[in-house]
Amino acid sequence: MYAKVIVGLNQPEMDKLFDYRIPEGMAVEIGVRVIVPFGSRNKKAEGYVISLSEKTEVPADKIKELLEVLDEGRPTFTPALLDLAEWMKERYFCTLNQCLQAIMPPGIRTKSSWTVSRKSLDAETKLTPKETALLALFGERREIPLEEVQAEFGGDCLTFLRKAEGKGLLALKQELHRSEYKNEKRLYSLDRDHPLLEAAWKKAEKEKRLEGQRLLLEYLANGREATAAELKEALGITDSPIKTLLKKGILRERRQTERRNVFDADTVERTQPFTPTAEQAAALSALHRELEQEEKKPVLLHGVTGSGKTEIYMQIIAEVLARGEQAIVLVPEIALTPLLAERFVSRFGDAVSVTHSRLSMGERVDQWKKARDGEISVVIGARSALFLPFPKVGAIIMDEAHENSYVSDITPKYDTKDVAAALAKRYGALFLMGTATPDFISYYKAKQGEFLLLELKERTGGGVLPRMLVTDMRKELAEGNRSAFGRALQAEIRRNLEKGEQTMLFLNRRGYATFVSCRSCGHVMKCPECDLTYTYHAKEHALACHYCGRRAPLPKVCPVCGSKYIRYFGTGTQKIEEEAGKLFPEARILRMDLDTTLTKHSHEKILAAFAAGEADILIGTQMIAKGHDYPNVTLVGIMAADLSLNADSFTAAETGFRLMLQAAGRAGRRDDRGRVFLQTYQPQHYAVQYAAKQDYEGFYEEEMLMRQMMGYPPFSAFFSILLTGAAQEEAAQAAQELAERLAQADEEEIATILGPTALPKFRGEYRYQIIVKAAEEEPLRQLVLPTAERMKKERNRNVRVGLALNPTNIV
DNA sequence: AGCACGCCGACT
DNA sequence: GTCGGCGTGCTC
Repeated sequence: MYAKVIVGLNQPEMDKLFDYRIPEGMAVEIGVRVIVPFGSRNKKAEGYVISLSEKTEVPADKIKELLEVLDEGRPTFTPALLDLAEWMKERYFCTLNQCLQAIMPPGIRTKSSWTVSRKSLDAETKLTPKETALLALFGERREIPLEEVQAEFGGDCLTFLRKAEGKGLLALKQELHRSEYKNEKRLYSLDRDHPLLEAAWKKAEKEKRLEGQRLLLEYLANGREATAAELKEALGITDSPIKTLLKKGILRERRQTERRNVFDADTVERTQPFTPTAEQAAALSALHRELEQEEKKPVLLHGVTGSGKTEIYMQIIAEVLARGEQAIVLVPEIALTPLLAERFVSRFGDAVSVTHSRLSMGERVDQWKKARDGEISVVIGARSALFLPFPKVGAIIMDEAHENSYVSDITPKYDTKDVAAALAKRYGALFLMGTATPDFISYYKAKQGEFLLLELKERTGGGVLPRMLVTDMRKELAEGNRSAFGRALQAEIRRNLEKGEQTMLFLNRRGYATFVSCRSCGHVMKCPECDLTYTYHAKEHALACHYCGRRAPLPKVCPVCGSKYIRYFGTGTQKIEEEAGKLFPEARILRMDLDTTLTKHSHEKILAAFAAGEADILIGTQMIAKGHDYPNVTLVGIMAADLSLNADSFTAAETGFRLMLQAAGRAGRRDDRGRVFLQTYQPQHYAVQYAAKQDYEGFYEEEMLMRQMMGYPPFSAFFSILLTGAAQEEAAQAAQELAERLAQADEEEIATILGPTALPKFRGEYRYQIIVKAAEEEPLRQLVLPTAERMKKERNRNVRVGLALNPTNIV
C-alpha cells in the first residue's frame, strides 16, 4: 500500500502529492498526520495523507517509507474537511498545504531543529581557518544548536557545515519537537496499606515540625485524591511534606490527562425553549422545511436587534442534535463573551463548548479533540470553529454575519461566509446567517434567490426604536464649538448624568485610515477616478487612492470652498476620553478599544463593570456596539459618523451606515425611547440621511444604484493581483510586465486594468498591486488565470504572484 | 523550501 | 586550492 502525501513545505512547487510506501503493520488512514523522510538528506518532515493507493507510478528506487503516524493514528482531517481544503485551494488560489494549515488547530505542527556535534579528530587532519574558527565556537561543549553557528557564520553556512561533516569533523542532527499540549495532572493519594503509615501518623502527631505531614495525612485519610496545588491551597502547606511522604512511598502519585474545560457548565441554570412569536414561528417553519431538503439553500435571517435570532438558532440546534448531528455557531471574535456562551449552555448543557483565539493553545487543542471524539456536539467559536473535526455537522450558524472580522487576514484570505457555505454543502448541513444589517452582497444574493431570505421585523420585548438626531458639526465649528462633542450631545450627557442613566460614545477608528476633509464645508478629498476617499500619506505629505494608486498633492485650500480649514481627521478614543473628562469632571468614564483590551479578560471586565453601573459613560470603538443589552443606556453618541463613511473601500458607505444602525440598537431597548446623536461633517451624505431614518431598505436601494453605476460588486467581478519580492526593481518589473500581458490578452477589451500600484512595504518586501475588473466573473477568470499562471511559471524565483477574486478587503 | 551540483571569479 | 555567489533542477 502507498500513501499519497502533501509534505508541509510552504512552496507552490511543492504542492503536489508524494507517494510513500506504508511499512508493514503501520495503520494509516486518510487524513492523518505523518512524518516522512524528504529530500536528498532524508530530512524528517510533517506530511498529510490525502489518499491511499494499491499501486504507484513512481519508480521503485525513488519510493521511501513513512516513518511514523502522529496523533495515535487519529485523522486530523475528516473527509469533509479534506474536500473543503481542495475547494479552498481553487477558490483562493493558494496551495493545498496552506489550506490544510488553516484547517488544522494552530500550534500542533511539528517543529524541527538542528544541532551540530563535534567529533574527535586525529592529529593529521588539516583544518582550514574557517574550520578552526568553527571548532573554537564549541569551546568545551560537544554539541551546539545550529542557530548559534548560523549567528556566527551567517545563515547560509550550511554548505560549509555539510562539507565539514563529509570530512568527519562534525555531525548534523535533526530533532523533531511535537507539541501535544497535554493537560497532565498529578494526583496524590494515601497508600492506606503502607507498612510505615501507622508510624508516620504517630510521629507527625507528636512532633510540631511535622505539622504539614499531619495535615496531609488527615486530609487524605478518607481516600481522596488531590493535586499538589489543591493540597497547598487547602492546607496551607508547601510541597516539602508532599515530597517527603512521596519518597517514603506513603503517598502515591497518579498521572491523569484531562481535557480542559473552557467553562463550568454545572454552574449554569438550564432553561427551556421559549414559545416563539408568530414571526419567529414562521421563520422556524421555513427553516425546518429547508432542513428537510436534500440540497439546502443558505439562509439569510434578517432580524432587527432584539428580534430573537438567538432563540431561533437554539431551536434549530435542538432539532439538529435530536438527529444525532452536530452544530457550529460562528460568532465574531469580539462578540464571544461568557454571557453569550452561557445562553447556549443553559439550553444544551455540557454538549456545548467554546473556542476562540483568546484561549490557550492547550485549551483549543482540547476542544478540538472533544469535537473529534464526540464529547461535544455544539461549539460556539470564532471563524476557525468551522474546521473542528465533527463527524456530521447538521447546521452551521453564523451570527452577526455582516462582520468584517469573518474575513481571514492570513493566506488563504478566506471569507468565512463562502467557506461555511461550501462546507455546509459537503455535510449536507443547513447554513444560517443571522444579522440585523446584512452586508449588501449577501442581501443582494438573497433578493436574487441564491439565498433563502427570512425577516424578523419586531422586537420580542416590545421596545421602541430610538430617536435619531443628526448634529451638523460644520455648524458647531462655525458657531465656535471646537470640541468633538456637539452642544446638543453635551446637554444630553449632562441630563443623563443627573438622572443616573448611562451613555455610550462611539468612535470608530480601528481599521480605517485617516482621511482629509475641509472643516468648513465638509468636503472630503476623493480620488476623481474611483470616487473613493483619499488616504493621507504623512511620509510623502500627499494624498493617495488605495484603489487605483493615483497620487495627488495635499491641497492648501479646500478645492470646493477655498477655506484653509483642511484637517486630517484623526481624533481617537483617547482624545475623546480626555475631552469627556474635562467636560464632565463628575462622570465616571470607561474606555474600551484595542489598547484597553489587550489582556485576557479585560474585554469582559470592562463590559461587566459598565453593565453593573460602575461607570456613567463608556467610550469605545465598534467593539462596544456588540454584545448584550444594557438597559440603563439611554443615550448614544456617534462622535464622527464620517470616519467610517470615508474609509478607502467601495464598502465604506455600507459599513458606516451599518455602524450607525448598530449604535442605534444600543439605546433604549426598553420602554423609554433612547436618543442617538449622529455627529457628522456630512449631514447630507446619503448614508447619514438613511441612518437617521433607520431606513435599511432605502439605503440598500440607493447604494445598489450607486454600485451599479460605478461598476462595483455585486455588479462586477475583480481580481486583486499582488506581486511581492524583496528586490524592488524585480517586483516592479514583473508587475509592469504582467499588467502589459493582461492588457494584451484582453483582446475583446472586457476588463479594466488598474495599476500596477506600489503598496507600502510589508515585512521587508516590496508589493505591487494590479486590479482587473470586468462585468462578468467567468470571462474575467479566463483572462486573468492563464496569464497569471504563465507569469508564475516563467517568473523569476524572487517574485511571488498572489491572486484574490472579489476580496472583501482590498489592500 | 531546502539541497546538491556545476560554473565562475576572487583571493591566498 | 579555497570560498562564496549564483542559476538550475529535484524532491516520492
